[in-house]
Amino acid sequence: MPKPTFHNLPAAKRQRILAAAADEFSVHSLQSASVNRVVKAAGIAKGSFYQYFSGLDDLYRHLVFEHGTLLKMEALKAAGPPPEGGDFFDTMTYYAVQGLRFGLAYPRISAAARHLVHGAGTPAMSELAAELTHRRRLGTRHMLEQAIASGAVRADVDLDTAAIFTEQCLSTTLDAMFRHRFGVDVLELCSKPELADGITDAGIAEAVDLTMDFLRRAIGTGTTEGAELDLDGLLASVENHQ
Amino acid sequence: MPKPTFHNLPAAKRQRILAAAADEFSVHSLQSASVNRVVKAAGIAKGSFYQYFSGLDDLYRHLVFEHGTLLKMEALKAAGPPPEGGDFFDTMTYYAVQGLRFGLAYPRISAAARHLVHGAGTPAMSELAAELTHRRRLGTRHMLEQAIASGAVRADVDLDTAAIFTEQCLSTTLDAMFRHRFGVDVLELCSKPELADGITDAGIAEAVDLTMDFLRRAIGTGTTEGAELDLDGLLASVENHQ
DNA sequence: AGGTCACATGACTGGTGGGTCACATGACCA
DNA sequence: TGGTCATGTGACCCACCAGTCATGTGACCT
Repeated sequence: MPKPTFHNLPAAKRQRILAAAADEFSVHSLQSASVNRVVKAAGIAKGSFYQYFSGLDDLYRHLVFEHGTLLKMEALKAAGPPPEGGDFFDTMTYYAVQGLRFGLAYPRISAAARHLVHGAGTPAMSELAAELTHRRRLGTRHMLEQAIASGAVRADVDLDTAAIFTEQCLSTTLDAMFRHRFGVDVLELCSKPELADGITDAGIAEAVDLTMDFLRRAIGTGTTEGAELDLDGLLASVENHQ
Repeated sequence: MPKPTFHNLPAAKRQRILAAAADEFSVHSLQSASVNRVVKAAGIAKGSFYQYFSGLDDLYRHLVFEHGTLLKMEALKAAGPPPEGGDFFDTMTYYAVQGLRFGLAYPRISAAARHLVHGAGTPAMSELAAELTHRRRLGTRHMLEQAIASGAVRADVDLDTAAIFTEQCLSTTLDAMFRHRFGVDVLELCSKPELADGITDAGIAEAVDLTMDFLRRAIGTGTTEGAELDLDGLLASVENHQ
């Protein structure tokens, strides 16, 4: 974690440093990032850097986990709660849209966070990433259990597989959809923000809906969509597995 | 591409260099890899390295694209053709299993190739990655079109979305399944090959089947699995969209 | 024997990296 | 005024890096 000195800094200077960090980590992984470049971009002396952070991993951790999650929580709060009365898939659709919007609003932080998903770098980072994955998995499982209880998700799914599948839909699959439909990568948005102009809310909603439709069909009971289907099959499978 | 000098080398020496490259690139991205480490591990002089390759990207390209794809094609040939008479999903299941097996057999090359999926490093590499993605997309689309014609895949899917979805199932989703079910990452297999001992063919088949079942439900017609379902719905949707 | 050619070698150059530390600055207090 | 303390600073040290090049080596041909 950053040293107290960093938190005592005037807000403008803190922001300058965070911006420089976002610039650096959106392009470079933890392994190939450079303190020299960061301090140069932030306009501070190298000695100062080490008075704020113990090293680059400290800065990365702060940027992505503390600053980044704070921003994301703010964005979620500003966007309001998930739609009332919606089922599991409506809630997931909501989070997917918010996730993409956040990526558009903060492309560099999103790009920086992406390094974690891939190769984390130091062992400490790997551990952190593993713990995050674990906690998210628990959350997804919990939502799935509720969704099964409410009849939105099939009762005979393998819970862990369904959780993994759901998470993949919300992250990498949606990323790939985004790349394909808009022809732009989050990383490119960092250097060419004008590329975001062609991306409308309607376009985002369409990409998310197409993806979520597949998720719905994969793990859903089909009671809300395609209601002409498998009520009998559903009942049978529920009885078989309980 | 490697210079002719490299191809003239005795096979043992070439293998030593490729092994060193695999070691390096399984742990480091193109940006943080080091020629010095590679030549040290390979037991050659630095000057020699530059007589074989124009630089690290040249070596990476050769390792992953030429050497790696050759190995994979050999492995596929050795495994025999996809099952006769199977539908689209059976074929995909086959390729998924072969992909996981290859990852177990050549973890370092697989780990090295993974850097491409994420951030490719140099612009030239990004371009190459984009072209590979494009070509694979075309292949997946083609298979999907055939699968739609044969009735295995719904006729009303969005073709591109279905292709993206299928590819994701075969790559990142299966990776996540693998990690979860076996508790091991491909990267860990590089340094601790004994971890692969607990991974059986049956385990792999189960992980793949669970994943492919979701894919089948997401984009399939349901004619082979769960035959009690939606024939009427299928006919209706086919008529609606053609 | 002499000559040519492909390949091998590692010292060297110019550059960048991370991290430290002796010193500077300036706010605040006694 | 003098002293203290938090913070700022960049020159400095050592390690590492990429890429080059003058020199070596040995096979093969004439």
